Amino acid sequence: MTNRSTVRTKKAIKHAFSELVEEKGLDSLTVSDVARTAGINRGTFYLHYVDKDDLKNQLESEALESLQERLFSNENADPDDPVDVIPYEAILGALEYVQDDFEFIRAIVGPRGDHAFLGRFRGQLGQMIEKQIAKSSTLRLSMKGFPREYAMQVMLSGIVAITELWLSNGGKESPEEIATMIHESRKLAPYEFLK
Amino acid sequence: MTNRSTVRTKKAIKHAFSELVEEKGLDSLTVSDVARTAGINRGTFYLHYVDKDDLKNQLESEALESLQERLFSNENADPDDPVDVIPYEAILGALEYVQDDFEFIRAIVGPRGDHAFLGRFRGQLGQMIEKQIAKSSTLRLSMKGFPREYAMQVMLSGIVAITELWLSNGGKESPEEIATMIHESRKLAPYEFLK
DNA sequence: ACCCTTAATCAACAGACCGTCCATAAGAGA
DNA sequence: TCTCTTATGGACGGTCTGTTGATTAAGGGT
Repeated sequence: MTNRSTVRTKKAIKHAFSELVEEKGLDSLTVSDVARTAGINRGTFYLHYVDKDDLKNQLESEALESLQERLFSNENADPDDPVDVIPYEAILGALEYVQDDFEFIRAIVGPRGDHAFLGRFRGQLGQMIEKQIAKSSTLRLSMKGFPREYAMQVMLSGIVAITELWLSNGGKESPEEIATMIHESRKLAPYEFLK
Repeated sequence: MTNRSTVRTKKAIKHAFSELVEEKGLDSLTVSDVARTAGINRGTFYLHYVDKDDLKNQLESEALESLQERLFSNENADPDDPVDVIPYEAILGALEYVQDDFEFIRAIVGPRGDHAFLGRFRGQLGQMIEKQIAKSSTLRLSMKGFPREYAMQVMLSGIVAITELWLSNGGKESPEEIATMIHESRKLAPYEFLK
């Protein structure tokens, strides 16, 4: 239903949930807490969600779908340019969505949130990279003594680390600044940060 | 107490806890579960721990202390060699401890474990790197357009990513192999994994 | 082998939250 | 205005919690 009161109630639940994840952690919060904080009856919660886990899953799925959309919209990326394996356009789009849904995403990604969420996002990012590599006739994930799996994780981890820090710092920088940092970081070996 | 039965009971609790974290996740497991699985009376649990959170914290602290010890024992590292900012010796020592305490660490780091644990470990690793940089007269974390904070996180993330994957793959490789991979990864920019 | 300390067991307690139900009130839409 | 949907409020039995008190079992010291 896109009923007015339904929308209002669901928004209140999402807002309360985000607050509570930040405040007392996903583990500790209860359905009673959510209802109390959202200012709704506990029974009303159960009209919309099966339980706490269902709420978490629905909210996460919505966010991941939106992120997926943006990550995979990178039409004008050059298939054979290694730099475009992680298209600026796609990263920026995703970061802009993060900014729009900041309260929830910060909470769920944060230290008291759900570890699995970032794991699933990492998976999406990996798929995008795989897709870009597949599009190219010349590029592939080379080994350099690294099992393919490990190489991929190392590639992903830097991107996710930057995004996580951005979130925990409160999103001070603009999505453009972060996208640029991610872009630049791809060209630097860890030791090059030392001089 | 180092009483025989105390030691036996605590071991049973830790083992049961690790199993249950792996199986149903840290969120969902209860003290009743732990007691049942460990084959002890629920009351006995409360003779040793305040509650589930206390158990988690005690086990995590023990592990982090042991890791800290090994990370900070790197006497023969060259202060002015950038490569020794992350001394092979220290990394290997830490990985060997992980192998010893594998069941627990895999569970707590895993997708249904405690996100905060890795966060704290990341902090320790960061401190070690800061300490090594401080020892040197010539080295420092340079910017290259990166805020210091972001540079540090990118440095850390690759190391942690490799360790996480090692854990989730069941620790097939030896600590030496992983330590070598971490060592080598420091010299490669993400795009160099593509050819 | 003995006693005595310490740990583990068992049963019972009130309190919190759970998931469900039903009767009632409020409100949105035609 | 009338109707259909959503929200409310209260009550149910059930599970888990943290604590207590009485009892049994095991360990260590001499």
